[in-house]
Amino acid sequence: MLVPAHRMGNTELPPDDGYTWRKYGQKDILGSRFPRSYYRCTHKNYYGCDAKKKVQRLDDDPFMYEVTYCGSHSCLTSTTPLLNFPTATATNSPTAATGSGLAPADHFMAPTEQAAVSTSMHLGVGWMPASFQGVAPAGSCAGVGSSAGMQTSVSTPARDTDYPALDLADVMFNSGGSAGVGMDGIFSSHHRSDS
DNA sequence: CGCATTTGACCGAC
DNA sequence: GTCGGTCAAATGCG
Repeated sequence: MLVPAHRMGNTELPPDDGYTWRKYGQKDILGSRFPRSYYRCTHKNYYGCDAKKKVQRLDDDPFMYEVTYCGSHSCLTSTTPLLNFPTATATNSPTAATGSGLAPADHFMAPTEQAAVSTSMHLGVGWMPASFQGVAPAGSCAGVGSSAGMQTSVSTPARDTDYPALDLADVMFNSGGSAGVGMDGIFSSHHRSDS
């Protein structure tokens, strides 16, 4: 999935998804001008949490980060509400990340997340991962697909200010004005599956 | 003092 | 042989 960077202050930092990630590696990727960062759950619940994520800044849009989530999570820092849209697993490219035919981890972590979703919506936030689904590279997880497939977890950076989905549009403007291209293909179908 | 981040090296897969 | 991914040790910061 793709996530816009904060255009305010630090566009260098990838947004927080409500979890704490510990960077365990960084690599320069062929085809990208920016290095890719590998994060893993900070608490990892005694190695129980296989949640991992790769953050790669798009060479086309330095204001956009490509975040690939892998595995499940068990460590919610509860700093920021969580938005889970398992639809990605069964909506767009189910075979891409899952490949073998893993069960879509939808009810896998329902209760806690649902509450979080309510909170997120209550806060008036929430991005539409549906727009990002199409751009998720998938098939990048090493050997994690055994417990959980790929999940597109979207959180809201509702911490600095109160910019909901508007932030996205705002970033679009920024990126569009700066780069002028890149998200073109990303947001080719820039229509909220909700509205 | 503890934890997180950083950088390099190592390993595996293609 | 190359690329991607992960681990491990060291350093810096909190």
